[in-house]
Order: sequence, then structure tokens, then C-alpha cells
Amino acid sequence: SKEYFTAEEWRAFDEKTQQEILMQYRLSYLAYTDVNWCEALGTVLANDEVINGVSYRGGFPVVKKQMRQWSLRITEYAERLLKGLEEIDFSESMKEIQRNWIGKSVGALINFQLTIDNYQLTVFTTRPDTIFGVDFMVIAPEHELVKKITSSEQKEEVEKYLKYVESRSEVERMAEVKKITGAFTGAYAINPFDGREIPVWISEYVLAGYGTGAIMAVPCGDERDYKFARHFKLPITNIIGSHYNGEEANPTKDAILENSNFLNGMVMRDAIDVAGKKLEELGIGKRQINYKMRDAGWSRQRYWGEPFPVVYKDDLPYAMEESELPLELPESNNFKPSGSGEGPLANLKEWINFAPDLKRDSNTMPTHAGAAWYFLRYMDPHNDKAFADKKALDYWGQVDVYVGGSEHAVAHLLYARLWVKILHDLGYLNFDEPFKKLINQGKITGISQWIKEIRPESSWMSNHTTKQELHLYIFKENKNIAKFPVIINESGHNSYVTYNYTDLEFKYKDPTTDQFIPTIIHEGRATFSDCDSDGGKFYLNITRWLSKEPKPKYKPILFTNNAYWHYEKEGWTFFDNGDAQELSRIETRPEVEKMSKSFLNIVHPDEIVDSYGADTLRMYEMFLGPLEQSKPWNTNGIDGVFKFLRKFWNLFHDHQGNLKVSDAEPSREELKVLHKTLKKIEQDMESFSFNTSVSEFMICANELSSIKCNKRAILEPLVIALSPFAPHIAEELWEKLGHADTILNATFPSYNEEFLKESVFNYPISINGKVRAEMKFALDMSKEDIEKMVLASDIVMKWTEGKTPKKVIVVPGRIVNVVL
RNA sequence: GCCUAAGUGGCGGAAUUGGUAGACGCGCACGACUCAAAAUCGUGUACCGUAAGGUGUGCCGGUUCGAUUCCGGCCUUGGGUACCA
Repeated sequence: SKEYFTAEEWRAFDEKTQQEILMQYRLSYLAYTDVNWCEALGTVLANDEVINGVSYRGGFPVVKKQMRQWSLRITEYAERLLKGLEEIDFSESMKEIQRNWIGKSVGALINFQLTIDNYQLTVFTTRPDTIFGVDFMVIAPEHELVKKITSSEQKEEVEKYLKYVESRSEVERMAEVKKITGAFTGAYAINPFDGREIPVWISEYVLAGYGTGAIMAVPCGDERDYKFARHFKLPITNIIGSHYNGEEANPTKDAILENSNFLNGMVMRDAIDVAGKKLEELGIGKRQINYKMRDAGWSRQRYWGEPFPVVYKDDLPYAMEESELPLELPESNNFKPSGSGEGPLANLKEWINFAPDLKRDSNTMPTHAGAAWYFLRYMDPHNDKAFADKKALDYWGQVDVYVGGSEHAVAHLLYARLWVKILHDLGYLNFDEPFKKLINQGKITGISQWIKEIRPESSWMSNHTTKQELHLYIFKENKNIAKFPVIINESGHNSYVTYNYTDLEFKYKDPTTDQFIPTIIHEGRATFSDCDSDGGKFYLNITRWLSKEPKPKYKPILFTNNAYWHYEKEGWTFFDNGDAQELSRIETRPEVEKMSKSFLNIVHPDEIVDSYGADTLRMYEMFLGPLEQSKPWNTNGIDGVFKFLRKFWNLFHDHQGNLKVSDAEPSREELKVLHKTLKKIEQDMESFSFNTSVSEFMICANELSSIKCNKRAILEPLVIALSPFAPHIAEELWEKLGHADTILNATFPSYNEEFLKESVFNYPISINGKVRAEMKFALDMSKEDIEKMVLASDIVMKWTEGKTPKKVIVVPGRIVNVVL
């Protein structure tokens, strides 16, 4: 399956050959993979929609199910996706994420002869140099050889172990990675170099899905192998001399090999290749590169998405003819899942069974499919012959700058890179990387306030999912101190209650049996529509959790930063109880999180737009800090930006608000302010340093208002420069200045270095590296003259106390340093 | 554990190739205008000290006339990732 065909090659095959090839590779394209199937919802869920084995909405049980799905053979491009990273301007951490995801490892396959029935066991290792340190072999419990090689004496133990592994959930396995388990199969493998017999074990620490699902264990060099050997009391061969201390494994590559036959005396680093070559010479293995990356599951059981352009005949997929394309999504009002695990398209029988013996595929592609290459269409959007004309593609080329979040690192950004490489290989594009430069903009984060939630144990709840009223009893030192009603709705939510004491016990009473039901305590988000970290006010959206309404009411309740508040209305009786008075405290714990609708911590920009205007909001966001940095939203400094815009506006207007722009010739000083600003803005925009651009605009407005400049020749270029930052105000000023056309069509002003030239410089005079004074000298003054003047000055005399300094450093246009 | 980014005033943050640390803004203090308030304007604001001066960019050390910037070793925080052989 290491071949692929270009479009020309593919078309050159006749239909029969094409079908034979398709059959041959069918499993690569159409794979059986696990999906999360939720019976109650009748649908397939993504991994992140499943939490603790139940659906994230509603808490319904979810099972893994095998389904036939399309997969994208991204593995074919693993090497090129890795190589391509070298030539693109992505952040190092983004490249690192992609490298890790691709997970290249260079190593070797080694065949071991087994003592049972001539079976061969192939392992993948990155360290063939340690071949003489192999003390046992481990194969994954799912490995196909397990059943075949287990000896009759070990059969019982192996089967017991396999049962144990099967009983373990994914969650348990992930949580208990340190737990050492395994079983001996009774089989031995023969070291191909020295004939040593090595026991073959099975253990879940070896993953079936990576490499060959089998490893050669070198306990002196590998931590996991070492622990396994110690746990099962297996012998440990030391091949690295003093590098192995007998207490822990040492994965070094620098040791000189011992007990290693023909590798003795060699440094491990060099021996890797020597051993690899020898394996190939003797025909007992070969050097090989492995990748962690898997093919991407490309089927979704959803309505929206590109349908697969294939037709099934006798259950075999055939690619549709180019002349039949595009295959469009059928119109439908029925977006419900089919209930069988297939997507909504399966409901449209006429579309699926469009011809007597032919069927379509009910799967659709993920959004990644379109997202990977839609930008190419913008280059030539009205073309009905091709996705874009070659000329347009050549003209526009790669995306210069792509601003996007880092959460797309291992999906979208990898698929887009792959897609462009494929189109390049098919001859459509002259470039094979979509994005020249990637900027990961920082997120404006929100502050979530967390409160605790107490609800009945989930096993009780899953049997009582209908809406009902329960009573929560609170005990302190086995004494019931409070009781209050709580509504459990269909999904088991809305039972949120807050408390802030650790010595309290919470119990529910089942209304039908009068039995106490154990509780479980979770933490959940309280929501605030506004939040001020500096002793301000919070609005807690508590009604979302307490309301009996099916749709939560968003009723803000005011309380202070000290984070307790007394709630006395809407049926909350427990606050009326004198004993429970203290319980009415709502204690919250603030946490900075991504702003997200599902996190209930979003801030609406509308209120800021209402009181300050959209330009202020826009500029303030830029002013907050570097583009790539995440920061929690707060409005503490927004007045500064608002004041700037008013000051800028006032440059054009008198106190009565009438335009007062003059057509007089600008002074040299005014021109200097203008060009200095334009220069800085241009540089900052090139480097995406918008926060410093805003501060430069502020400096400029301060300077111009202190010299009372109102000249058109100065202000007009500034309005254009400001327009990307504050488009509305800029457009209005532009119009007021008498322009009929929009400012968007104005030419961006460029600066003239001529106005920035200085003749004198105010030198900082430092003594022993510490600045003590300032002195003005002409920029063309010689070093010697400056030195003389500095040494003769009062301040320097005071410090030198008449002595000759050791050294005087004069850096023209920068600094003078006197060393005593 | 590994990879990666970052630690600078009360706060958000500036500082081109090593060259005046704290730009700009917020906040705070004082002052002007006002009967008053708001708005606006002005002055000050790293820390210690009355001052001269001293100390300061996470910590320890190094290179240099000079280090937020370069080098070595740590600490902390954010992000990513993991029985991947």
C-alpha cells in the first residue's frame, strides 16, 4: 500500500484495472473503524462529545461500534508534511506539535524465530544496537500470534490475562499506565545473532496499533522494560557497563557496548547503523521508518458536508465519472440521524438508491474537507471550468499570512497542507504549501467563576431521569441542619447548589422510598455577564441552574467581589432557616478560560459599542498587548483609547465642534511629528505590533495638540494612517475634509526620511555603566572632541575627582561611557 | 517525563543589531477651571532614602566599557504531548 497514482496515471488504466486496484487497496480507503455510538440519541458522537463513557449532552450511555468509513491516506504524505515545515514561517511550538503528531521514528524491523511451529515474530525498534541486551519479548494482547504460540501450560494464565485486559475500560487503562501487568506465553524467541532463547510475554503496555505490536525488551536501557523485568523477576543483561547502575534503566546512546558480540567496544550511537546494516546483510531484518500519525477518518454521519462521489455496485465502490460531478447534497428537511448509525442522508432512500442496482454513500465529509482548500476558490470565484484558473493561481499564489488559532494544529492545518501538496502533485498548483506565515492570535479569555454542585449519584439518576422534586438534606456532625427542594430535570442537571464548608454532608431523600441517596460533588461554572477583578461587581447568572423553566432565565444578580451573596427569592427556602443562614454564601473560584458560549463566560461587545463605539473597542483590543498573547478580557484601560479618539477628533474641530482645518504650510516641527509617526506605524504594521502602533498614534495626538496643529497637510495623511485602526471615525473625518470618495480608496501615506534627520543628539553620559547626566553634541562631532568635552564637564569632574579615567567609550549617536 | 513559549512598576504592557529600563495607557496623588460635580487641562508617580546616593527586568553565576537582550545552571507559570518501543 505504499503506492499512489497521479491523475494521469490513473486515467491511463482501463476500467477493469482500475477496479482491480481499487479492490486491492480497498481496505486502505474504506476501513472499519471504531465510532462512539449513542443508542438513546441514535447518533454517532465525536470523542470529545463523550465524557466518562456517557454523552456530553444528556448523559446517555455510549458504546464503541465498528463502522465502515472512508479514510484519508494522509500517512502517504507523512514525510513531506514533516519536511515542508522547514520552509514555512510557523511558530516553533506549532511546528513541534505537528512534528510530534506525525511522530517519525527511524529504526529497524527485526525478525525473531519462535520455538513453536516455525512462527516468526517481527518487532520494530529504534535501537537495534541493543539487540544483545534483549532479555524478553513483549507482544500486545491483541497480537494475532498470541493464540497461536501460547503453550498448553500457560494457556490458562494467558486467557485469564486476556480477559482482564478486555474488562479494562479505556479510562482505566489511561489512568493506570504505571500499573505493571502481563503474562508469559510459554513461547521463546531466538536471538538471530547469538541464538539465545528469550521468553515471549504479553502485556497491555505494548500497543497493537503502533509498529508491529511487538517489542524486544531491553531492561537495562528502557524504563518500562526495566520495571516489567523487575516486577516479574526476569534477568537483566547489562550491555552498557557503568552506565547502568542496577537501579534504573539508562536510555543513553553514549555508552560503549559490552556483552554485545560483534558490537563490543562500539559507541551505541554508531552501533545503531552498524547493527541495522548487519540485519539487512543477513536477511533477518531491515531498517525502517515508522510514523505515529494514522490515516484520517474522513466519514461523518451528518447532513452538512460534501457527499462522497462514489457509487456502490454489489457493495463495491466505484468513483463517479468526472462528467457526473459535482455530486451535490440532496435537499432535505430531515436532518435527524437515521437511527442505524448512518447519517441523515440514509433517510433519503430515493437519493441513496438512485438507480436499480446502484447506491450512493450516506456519509459526508468533515468540514476539514472544504476548509483545506476553499481559499483557492477566492482567487477565481466565478470560474465554472475549474476551481480556479492557472493564471489566477499563479498570480495570487500562497496565502501570505494566515491568522488562526493553535487548536487547528493537528487537524485543519495539516489537512490544508496535505490538500495543497496533492493538488501540486496533480499539477494544478506551483506551490505545495498553502500558508507562508502563520500567526496564532492570542485568545481574549474570559473569567469563569466556579461553584460546586451536589447531585444524586449517577446510578440513581439514570433510573430516575424524569423531572421530579427531591429534597437535599444537609448534615453537620450527623445533625440535620437544613433541608431544601431541588428539581432534577430530564438530563439530570439543574440540581446545582452551592456550599462552602468541607465538614458538611449532603444527602438526597428519594420521595418514593424515603431512602437517602448518596451524593456526588462536582464543580461547575457560575456565569458572570461582567467581571471586574478589582473589587468591582459581578453578575452571577445563578438562575440558569436553579430555574424550573426548560429554558434558563438569565436574570443577573448583583453581588460583590468578596464572593458571597444572599439569595432569598424564587423558592429558595433554605436561606430562611436561621441555622442555615451561613450556608447561603456562594463561594466562587475564578479561573481564566477560553471565552466560549459553552463555558458561559462570554462578554458581549454590544455594551462597549453602545457606550464607546466600535472604533474604541477595536483599538482597545489592539492596544491590550501583543497579537499572539492571550489575555483575560477587562475594560480597565478602555478610557485611554476613548480619550485618544476624542483628542484626535478635536485636532480637527474647535470648541463649538466646527471644522477648523487650515490650509497653511506646515512647519518643520509639524512635518517631523507626522513622518515620525508614519514611519513607526509602517514598521509596526509590518511586524503585526498593533499595540505599539496605537501608542504611537497617542503620542502623535498628544504632540500635535500641544503645538496646536490643525494643518490639512499634517492631519490628512494621519487620517488615512488611522483608518485601519479606527475606520468609522477616519471615514467621517475624511468626508468632512471634503472628499467624495471613500477613504478605503485613498493611498496609504509613506514617510520621508528627510524630515526625520537630526543634527544634534542628546548623549546619555554614563559613568561605570550608570547614566549620570546628559549632554548635547552635534551628530557629526568627532569622538575625540566629544571625549574632551565630556571629561571637562562638571559632572564628570565630580566623579573622576581629578583622576584620569581608565577608558572612555564614545558610540556616536548612542552613548558615552566613562570607566573609572 | 518530554517538547514549546513566557516571567519587567499597583495593573495592561514598551525597549531596532547589547547602548538612557519602565514608552503609551490605566490607576493613584496634587493642582487649575466650577457654587459643586462630571468632562477637560496641568504636574508627579519603579523601590528605599529628607538628601547625596543606593537597589532594581524570576533566581544563581559568566562574557562585556555596558546585559531585559548573549552564554551556563536552576525556579515558576501557560500551552502541547505521552506506555509510540
